[in-house]
Amino acid sequence: MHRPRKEMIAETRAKLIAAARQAFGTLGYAEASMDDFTASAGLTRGALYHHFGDKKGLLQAVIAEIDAEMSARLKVVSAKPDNLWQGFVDECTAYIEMALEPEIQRIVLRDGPAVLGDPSQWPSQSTCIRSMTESLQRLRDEGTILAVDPEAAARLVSGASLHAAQWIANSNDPEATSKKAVKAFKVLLEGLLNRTGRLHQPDRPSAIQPEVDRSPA
Amino acid sequence: MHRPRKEMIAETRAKLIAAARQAFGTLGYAEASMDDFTASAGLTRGALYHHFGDKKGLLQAVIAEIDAEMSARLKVVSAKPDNLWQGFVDECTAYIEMALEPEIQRIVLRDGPAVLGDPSQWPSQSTCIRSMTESLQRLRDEGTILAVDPEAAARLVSGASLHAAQWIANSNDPEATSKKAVKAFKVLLEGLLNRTGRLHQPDRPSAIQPEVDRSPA
DNA sequence: TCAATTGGCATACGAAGCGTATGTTAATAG
DNA sequence: CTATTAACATACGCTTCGTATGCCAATTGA
Repeated sequence: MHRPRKEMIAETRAKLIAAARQAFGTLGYAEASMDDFTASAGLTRGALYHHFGDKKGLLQAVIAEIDAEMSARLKVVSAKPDNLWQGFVDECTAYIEMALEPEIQRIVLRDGPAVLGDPSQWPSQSTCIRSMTESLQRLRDEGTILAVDPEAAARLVSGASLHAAQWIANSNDPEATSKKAVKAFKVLLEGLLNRTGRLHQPDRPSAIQPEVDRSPA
Repeated sequence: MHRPRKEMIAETRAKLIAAARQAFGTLGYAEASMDDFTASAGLTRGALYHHFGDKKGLLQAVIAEIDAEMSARLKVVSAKPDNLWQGFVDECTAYIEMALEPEIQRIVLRDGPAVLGDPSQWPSQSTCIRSMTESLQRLRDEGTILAVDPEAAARLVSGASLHAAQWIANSNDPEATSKKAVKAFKVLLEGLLNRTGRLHQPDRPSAIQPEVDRSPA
């Protein structure tokens, strides 16, 4: 049999990624010693260099794994409501919530860009951006939002979400900060909405309307 | 006389910051060797550790300098038009343009957060955010925008700007990408506008209206 | 079944780079 | 005029990374 062989190899790969993910997520990329976390997986740097080339290669693998998980979660969330716009809003909210998780924040949002360069150039191509772009494309086809470039809007929205999340995460009062951020975020999102009257869509996206305070300061 | 003495010290500090700024901006923080760039300033690491404690301390000093420059530029831009809203839009545009500069992108936006943590916690407190927050505060007092938290909006907007800039900078066709990004950005910004009718402000912010395509896709 | 070879992984080695501890010199204070 | 402080340079050790090398198990082909 040649199965156990392949399985062992896959297992060491998985163990390395898991150990690195743990170390990167807690200590950060720069402070994580390859000797240390390979040892914690019962291996040495030899295995690491064999499978991933170098430290950056391992970081890529870790990020690819996390990115896939994030994308899967987003897809589930955005598909749940029957209303497309509501699905998009939920997707953004989920994105913010994910960006609040320390592991994602540190590995994907902080160390990743610093070590691997701009995320838009990554092989994983930030699958989340794609997911969001597709959602916006559908909303545009539907006539719910204005004629903006879906990818552009997706990038802007994700950028705003991301910063909101970092702001919240490092706030003294995350609860209060979160409230303020989400409210402002929804107001901003309304800028995308087509306000020329109801079009193709029988039920207009009213989901977020009640939450917005339309009275001036 | 004790003037030359103080001047010499200030000069070495300035030389170190300048050399580090050059090295960090081109090679990046991690790849910049302290031995190398201190030598390029005609000094050694001894001077560096004496004045800045460690490598991170020097990065802080460099970022503080750049941040001050950015803030000054933003203040000038936003104060130019008599229309507050137009001033704000110009400020955002200027922010994007600054974020396109490689030195700012690398030092302040990429390596800075990775090494020093979230910018909202920096001593310089991202002066740019403050500037933008103040602009939004005035717009809210004026009734031009909705009753959102100014700081929250400022952070969201700066986050979106920042990502737009990185997207543009790494694009194959920066010109085309920039057009798409700016258009989507202005649409998003409109979400902030108070659309309940004209209020305190006699001339409504019409500056960006003509640029928006209101027809659905 | 039995070489031969490949590939997974460990060990050993060399090269930087960082931080600290220790000078050395010049300026200020008393 | 001496003593002390402050601005730097020099020297050392420690950690870490990357590569080169070696070993052993597993697969392959006859």
